[in-house]
Amino acid sequence: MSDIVKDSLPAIPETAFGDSGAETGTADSRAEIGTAHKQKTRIQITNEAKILEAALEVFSKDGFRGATLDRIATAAEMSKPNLLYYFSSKEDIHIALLTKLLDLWLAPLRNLRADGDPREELSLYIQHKLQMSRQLPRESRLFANEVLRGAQHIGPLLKENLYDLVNEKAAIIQSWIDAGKLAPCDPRHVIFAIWATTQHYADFDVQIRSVLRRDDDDQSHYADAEQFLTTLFMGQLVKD
Amino acid sequence: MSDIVKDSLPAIPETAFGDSGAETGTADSRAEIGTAHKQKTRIQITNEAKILEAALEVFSKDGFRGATLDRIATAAEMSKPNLLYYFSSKEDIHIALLTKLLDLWLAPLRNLRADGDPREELSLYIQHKLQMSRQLPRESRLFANEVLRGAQHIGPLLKENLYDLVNEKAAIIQSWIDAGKLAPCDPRHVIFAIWATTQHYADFDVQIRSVLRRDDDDQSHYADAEQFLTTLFMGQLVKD
DNA sequence: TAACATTTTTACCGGCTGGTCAAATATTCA
DNA sequence: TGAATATTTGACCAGCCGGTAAAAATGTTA
Repeated sequence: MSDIVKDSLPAIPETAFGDSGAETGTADSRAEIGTAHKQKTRIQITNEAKILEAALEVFSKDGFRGATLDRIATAAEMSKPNLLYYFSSKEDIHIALLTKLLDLWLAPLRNLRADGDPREELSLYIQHKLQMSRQLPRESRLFANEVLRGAQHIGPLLKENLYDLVNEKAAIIQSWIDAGKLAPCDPRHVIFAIWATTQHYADFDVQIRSVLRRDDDDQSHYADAEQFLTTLFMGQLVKD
Repeated sequence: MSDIVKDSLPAIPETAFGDSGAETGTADSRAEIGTAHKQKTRIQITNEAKILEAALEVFSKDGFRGATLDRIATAAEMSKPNLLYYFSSKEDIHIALLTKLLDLWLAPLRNLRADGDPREELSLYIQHKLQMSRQLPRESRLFANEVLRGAQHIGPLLKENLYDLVNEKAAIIQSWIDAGKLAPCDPRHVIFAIWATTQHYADFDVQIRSVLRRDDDDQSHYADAEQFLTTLFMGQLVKD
């Protein structure tokens, strides 16, 4: 494993919860009702974090429809009605979770710099995304589940935030193409390909482990993946 | 679109059902009980096909847990008990469907020839896989859903059939590496990368359409995808 | 057509699901 | 402390879920 490179990447937080930030979406949690934002209680903060952590665990495993409030409540170590005291519905939890994690999920792409070297920027992006697949597989599967189902809960977010971000960064890649540093192509497909290849290692984990005969806690193939993907995207796979 | 290339690829059947072949799995359908294989009735054949087609539609949209027997029955234009006359349980339908489609799904990889030119063989594989994403997105999402959930119903198939096939084809790629035609790497990651990038266009369809602002029936981006992926895997993306 | 096998339907069931309600308990703060 | 507020709980519900049983209807074949 390339620890040197790993250290050079932005740190990925162990838990994405516990930070501030208001809920969004269709239904506000009880504490958010009213026009004025009331100060959150200590208990509120910790319990909402516990619920979102539990929801991440359950939703990422079973998908939205497969998940049950009972299981989330059990995982959060509280009763179901108590859970519904903090979030008004199952949908509400799911939307809050996705919304809160979307920024974290898109952070690597945000780091793509126009003034950097194309090779270095793309390599860093791949490494960062791969690191997230390894360290945050639940988040990856959460989004995979949601998008597979047609993005019924974050459709608007995709059409606004994601659209803007991708096209902003695609412009950077386009400038590299214009400078003759990349082959002419729709730069958005470059981004798609990096998403696909890196997230694949989290989303299709079981399949990969079946083919590679890797135990559940064995992550040694990530080093191979990083080297291979770098080679692939740097145009050094096929030789003349 | 490259119709020339498309025509050169093996035809993909409109419907994968209606062919012969016994069910496998834990629970046999009613008609399969007993040691001797009874001849299937006309009605049996058509109804089982209708059920599997309906199940593909529903399972690929909602996943296993999100799908309901009522919805499958409605889609198959029959009553729920009638449906359960042909398949003994929801699980039974799901397993029968996955088992029956697995061969179709792996066909492109089976076509990889050792005696072909690496560039040509890989290009063909990418094109064939991409064509399947475009024409059989439901099948793609069916498998994506199943693997995301930990492959609880086709775990054994992955550890046997898929393992064997991938490693057999990986040996071919390895021979190309040994011949100096490809950069040294674990050839199984080459296969993973092709799976990931091509299936991404079916599994993350909504996301892609959000970013590209494509209507539901607009598939024009597949041409771009094919050209880009070919460029990528042929090592012509990044220039010196 | 009569005897038989196959297919379909109607009625039903227990368990789980998301969610409600009111009462009980814990916490905060004047 | 005590009143006000925030939190937790247990009891409950209507609707949906996968699945069953048995009879009715349909098809097959001698």
